[in-house]
Amino acid sequence: MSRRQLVRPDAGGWGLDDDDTGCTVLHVDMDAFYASVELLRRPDLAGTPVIVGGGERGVVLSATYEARRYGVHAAMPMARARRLCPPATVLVPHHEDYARISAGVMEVFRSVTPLVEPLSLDEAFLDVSGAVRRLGSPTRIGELLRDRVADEQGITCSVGVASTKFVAKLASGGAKPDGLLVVPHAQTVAFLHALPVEALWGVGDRTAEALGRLGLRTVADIAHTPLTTLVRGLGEATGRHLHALAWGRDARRVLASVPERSIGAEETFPRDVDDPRYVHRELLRLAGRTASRARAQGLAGRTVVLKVRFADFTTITRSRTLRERTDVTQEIHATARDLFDALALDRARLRLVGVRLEGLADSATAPRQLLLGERTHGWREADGAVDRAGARFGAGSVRPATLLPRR
DNA sequence: TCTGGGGTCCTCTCCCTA
DNA sequence: TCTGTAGGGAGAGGACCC
Repeated sequence: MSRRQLVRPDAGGWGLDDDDTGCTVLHVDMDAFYASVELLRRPDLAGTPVIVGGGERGVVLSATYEARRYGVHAAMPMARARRLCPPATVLVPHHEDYARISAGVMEVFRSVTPLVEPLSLDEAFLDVSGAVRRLGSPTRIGELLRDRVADEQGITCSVGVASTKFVAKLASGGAKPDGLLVVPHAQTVAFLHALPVEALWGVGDRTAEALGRLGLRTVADIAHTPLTTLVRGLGEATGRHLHALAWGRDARRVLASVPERSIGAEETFPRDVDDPRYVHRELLRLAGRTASRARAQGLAGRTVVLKVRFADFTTITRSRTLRERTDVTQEIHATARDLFDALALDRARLRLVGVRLEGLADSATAPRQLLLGERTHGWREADGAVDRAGARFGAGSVRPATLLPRR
């Protein structure tokens, strides 16, 4: 596979030959991950515009760089993407492939250092301080990773090398596609101050707007604004957070395991619906997905959150905290259904419903008290049987009768 | 232009309790 | 018993990220 030769001469002069002493945090990001994986199935499309996404109301999941030249980007509505890039081949996503390739990539990372913190399927932070003596400088390790990912998984990635997570992430973005960028520790502040405020982690449209109202356009502007002004304009947490980042201060360490805080499932209907019976069935399906994922991870949650999005895109949530944690489909469904019924919607047109489980803890240690008269063999055992059948015959092989297709 | 799905974190408000 | 207050938990919504 032919690969680009590293680094970015246009990124301000930092690159492979710079001093990477103390730059032991790597951020590795796959290039156009979903699209690249699809090209493994369809090598005939290499070098052409490809958009991965689908559904009548879907958005772009990923696009090749050839499609991006037309202005297509992730999260863009599919209808708009097709208009912008008529020659693009549109492919439906294959999530099981992405999970498989991602697992392979993470294995490569873990063969270099145990300190791997995945952020999603296609990116991770690595702390390579313990591997330097064995494998060479952080930059050399970054190159080694890029070579191995390309050789073993057939896709390219970009690597940022820096002294903090935040700067490493910015660096990998600057190295894209298929490159590596080092930001030497001594150059961190100069690197940051040249960037627009949107580059900071946590600055989206709204925050950028608020910063604009304060007359702040660059990271340097934020750095030189009194902390009290930022806190007044943006709130305590955001103000302090942005001020610290603007000076390159980011004390977060790379953590090999970050506990999950919530698990959920949501679905946009192909068309808006107003039939409560249909919504109840959908809630059962979503509760089942949520509960089975919680059980698969050995987790149970105490708070059930219902999410409802109306046809005009306004979104509300309602939640209830239970007396005990649960991972039982029927309990989650009953709670979500109660919350939905309590809204007393008079056939309002709905676009989406979702179910989420929060307040997660290890289900093995979560206290569970049998209620008076409760059967010892009930829904929990039924869920266990469904999980076993799913593991043997495939997910969804056993499901509630109400979810069977209607004739 | 017409907006997915899975998450995390922050802020504000309300209520309960000490 | 009433009032003021402070703190914590829960609930709701919003912004943001990939």
